[in-house]
Amino acid sequence: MIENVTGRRLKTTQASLEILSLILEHDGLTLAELDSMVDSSKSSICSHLNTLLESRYLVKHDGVYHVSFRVALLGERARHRYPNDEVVERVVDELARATDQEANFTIFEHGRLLMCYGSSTEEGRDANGTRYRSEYHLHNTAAGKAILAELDRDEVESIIDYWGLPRESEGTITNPDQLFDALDEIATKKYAVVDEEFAPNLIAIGAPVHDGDGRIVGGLSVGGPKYQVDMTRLEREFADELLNAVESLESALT
Amino acid sequence: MIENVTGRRLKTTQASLEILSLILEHDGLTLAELDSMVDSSKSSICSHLNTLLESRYLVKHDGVYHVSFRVALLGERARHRYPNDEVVERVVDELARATDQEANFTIFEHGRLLMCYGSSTEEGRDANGTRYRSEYHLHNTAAGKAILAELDRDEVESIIDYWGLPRESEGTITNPDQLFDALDEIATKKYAVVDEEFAPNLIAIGAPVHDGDGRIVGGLSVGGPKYQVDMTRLEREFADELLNAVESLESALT
DNA sequence: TCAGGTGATTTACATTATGGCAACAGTTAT
DNA sequence: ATAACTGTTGCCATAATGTAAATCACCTGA
Repeated sequence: MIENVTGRRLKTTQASLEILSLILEHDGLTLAELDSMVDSSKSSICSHLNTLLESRYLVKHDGVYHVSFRVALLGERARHRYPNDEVVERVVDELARATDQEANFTIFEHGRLLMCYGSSTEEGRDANGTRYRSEYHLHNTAAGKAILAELDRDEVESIIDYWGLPRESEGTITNPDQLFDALDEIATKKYAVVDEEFAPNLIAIGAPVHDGDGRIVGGLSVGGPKYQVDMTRLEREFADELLNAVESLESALT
Repeated sequence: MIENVTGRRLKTTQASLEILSLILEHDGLTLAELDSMVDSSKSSICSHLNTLLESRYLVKHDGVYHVSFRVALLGERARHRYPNDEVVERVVDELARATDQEANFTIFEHGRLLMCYGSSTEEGRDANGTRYRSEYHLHNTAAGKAILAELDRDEVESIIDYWGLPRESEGTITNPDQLFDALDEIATKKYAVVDEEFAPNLIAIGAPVHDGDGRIVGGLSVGGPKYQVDMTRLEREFADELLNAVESLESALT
């Protein structure tokens, strides 16, 4: 769910992290570039850069600041806490094979889904070389809707408050009441479907994945272009495969 | 080399990052645990935690703070800047195969070597399940010494000042003068060897890897236990394999 | 069910640290 | 030499930290 932070927040840390993010997103920035992107003084930016350099989160080459390789290692380490192993890959790949469509497993965090492993994900780029999205909304993805249907209404509301219901495709549900109606219907099943709500021509079916304590860890989903698989087949044939895969995954998560 | 930061450093950011690191290293911490590890007030720690939560660097479950999966994704993204791809794996695996020993490629950063890819690295653990080290000193590793030999003397000195010359095995060079003598010898060759300087019974040969601009990116090394490969064979047979591998890698780094 | 812990956050306010601004020192390209 | 850009320094207004004490959220035994 959304972490409902009520206490004090530290602007210094926020500013440092924003600078770090900008450098990461732009694959390296100079002081001048940062100065034009960040609303704070040059000297202040320098202080942040000095701090991040000294902490080895950044590296500087020829006046350009880059995120360090050490950050990559820290991230790798952070990943150890999450289901990753061969299990996830095996289950997702098997689901993709069984349905002959793309499958993926996402982690549920802060009211969004973060891509953990996709059957065709290779170096985060698809066949066209465009970068895969790594963050998804819940309201317009199959696994996301299935997760929302399991949450308490106030939790859903806080997620809507935080992330909104942005339209990303023709069929995206952008109205809270409509969403709650949809969730009520889903609640009786163990899965949810999307019909061109995420991207045009794309349909998918998804379900939540729980850990040993029953907490929602993430979501598993599978789907493809409408000319390859229609809605009937999606629910008739894919639902079982999906739920089997969920079970395999959950039993592996102790 | 070491980033020689002279300007102002921000304690707020440093404190936030220290808390983040502690949580990462301990795989989750409570406020009480952090309070006992960090020299700052509980209320202040809360402010840091609030900030890191809101920035989605942390996640909280049942009073325990964990590093978020999003951090893992950020790290993955940071890694894209570095040679990773199949090229590194191919070259390292080929070097390991040709010598029948363990090979690895490390990134040179902030005066240390960070593990990028090792031929037998699997999930960061070795056969015994113990976690692999991901950071290495330069003075007691083969690739590290080869890199030091290419640097200017003042750069080497600043690295020694920063990291020292900690003894990690019987043969570790812990005296600066001895190290400089060793580096002078290495300078005439394109590689360096370690003889039980890193770990008992372990010998290895390593060399620097440069990018298209001639900057040192990291190091490639290969070696194994002394009962499998002696020093003579290391320099006679492995040196060529190593230098070939370095060349392959460098030509792939444009 | 209720009083009494226990630990997690938040508050209030004095003490320090940081942010913005502007001047200046160093480097590099023109 | 000039211009352009990077990074540092000094000075106040603003923000963060330390301390102690007040809330809050749970849990537990009577």
